[in-house]
Amino acid sequence: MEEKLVKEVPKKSENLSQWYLEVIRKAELADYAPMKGMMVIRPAGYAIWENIQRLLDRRFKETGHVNAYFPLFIPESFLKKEAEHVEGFAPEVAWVTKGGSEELQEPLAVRPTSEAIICAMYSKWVRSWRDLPLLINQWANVVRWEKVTRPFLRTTEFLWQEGHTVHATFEEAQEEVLRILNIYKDFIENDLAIKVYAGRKSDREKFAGALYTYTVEALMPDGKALQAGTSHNLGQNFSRAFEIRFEDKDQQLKYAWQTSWGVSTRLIGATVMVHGDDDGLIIPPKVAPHQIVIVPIYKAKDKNEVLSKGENIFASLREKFRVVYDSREEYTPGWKFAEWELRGVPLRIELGPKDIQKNQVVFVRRDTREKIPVPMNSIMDRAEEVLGRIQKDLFLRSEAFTLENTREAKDYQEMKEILEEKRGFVVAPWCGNEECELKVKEETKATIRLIPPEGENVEGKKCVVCGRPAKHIVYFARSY
RNA sequence: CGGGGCGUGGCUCAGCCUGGUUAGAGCGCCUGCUUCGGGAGCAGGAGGCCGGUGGUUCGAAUCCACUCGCCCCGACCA
Repeated sequence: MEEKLVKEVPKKSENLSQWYLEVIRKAELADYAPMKGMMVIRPAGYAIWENIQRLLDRRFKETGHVNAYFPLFIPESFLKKEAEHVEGFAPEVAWVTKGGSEELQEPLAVRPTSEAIICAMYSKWVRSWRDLPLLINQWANVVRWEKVTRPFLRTTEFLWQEGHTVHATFEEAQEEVLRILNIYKDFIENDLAIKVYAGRKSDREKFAGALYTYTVEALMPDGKALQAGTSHNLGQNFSRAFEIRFEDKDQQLKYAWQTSWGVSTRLIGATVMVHGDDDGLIIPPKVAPHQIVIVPIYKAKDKNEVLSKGENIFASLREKFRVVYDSREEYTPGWKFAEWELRGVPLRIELGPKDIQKNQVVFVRRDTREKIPVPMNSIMDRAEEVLGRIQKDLFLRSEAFTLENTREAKDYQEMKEILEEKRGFVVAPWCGNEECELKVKEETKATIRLIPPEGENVEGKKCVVCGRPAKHIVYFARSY
């Protein structure tokens, strides 16, 4: 009989929402700040973010991007320059109207996203085709005055990266948009071990001011989709609004083509939800703050031998892994097991008198609880191997779940039933009209999450809602 | 932003309806001893402007008003 080892955490399977909030608090990823919708990212949570930053930043740099930092504030008039953009963000912008006791002449928006301020600068920096492409990313915080908030998934202030690029042609911009989309997919699947679908957003769902928005969408355990990252082809919408022009090789003055793209601390929320279990977090090895915890086990007579042996193992492991040696004497082994499981450390190494006798240690996988005896002299190799397997198995589990919950619907009735009873993604043809999209939303609460690249081939297919000829095969789902 | 629920030591909650000694419990925390292969045992101890403000009252955790925050369900969004 599987016993519940973590006290006071609701079962994930029974109440995902309560489980999520409890686990985040008990594992000390975040805590509520005293202001509505705001949270403190605590060291255990921030360490995951640092790993995300490191792994993504490397990919950005490898593809020619550089980092910079733009101001937190955006003058109201700048924000208003691109009509759709301001309309899309206006309801959730926080404003600064006073500096000290002085009323400001022009209110400053606390950036909800930085297109406006960055484009204003780009208009100064771009003159010639030789200045292009301009490939800048920034790691920053943004503020959106959300009505409903939830730690990591939607908070008033959040951390993210936003890339903003400028290109000479539509084609180059489009190439960039898809390159980034692939980086996101690669990172989320390989490092966060979360299966995602990549595709384009419908016009209704696209970014305010974009020509096209591309997205990666992940499926959460309750069958709701989560937008995990977006990459926008801004076309010339912003370059026209902000006068970003360059003189091309043909001596013509042209408006530039732009992209913007981002992922946020929301990814931490997704990682928690996708991988965790009733006993707490399971953090994929590649982003885990601690990949390995060593727990020594001893009675008084064995104490010195076990502790020094553990120290040796720790010393060699730490050269290659993020490892913690929990030699605290004031807690029992059982207590430590439960504690580190709650915190999601993917691999535990147990070392006790029995093991020393056999010249071995015992590996315990966080995800499967499998116990693996490992000879002392092969700890390093086996640790690498087992962590690799955990990383892979977590992804396979996420992938299997996502595929199991991606269903084709024969007709509208079936689609409604799936969305009501099973949730998950429903794949169906769509005529491309917003009325059908809205009807689905009203009747099922599901939206078009994405139009996959292969979804453009629709010969003979009919819209699942209205029966007219389909333009796309699309993925519907309820979402966060 | 609408509807509902909830704020009492670090955590989970009791007490509130029917106002009245020093506001309780379990867990956690501190000290000591014994323990240590799945959240150890015993003994002693510390810790609370009862979310905030104002009101009613001789007297408020308890009644009233306002306010802040959290959770759930809807409308809006990474």
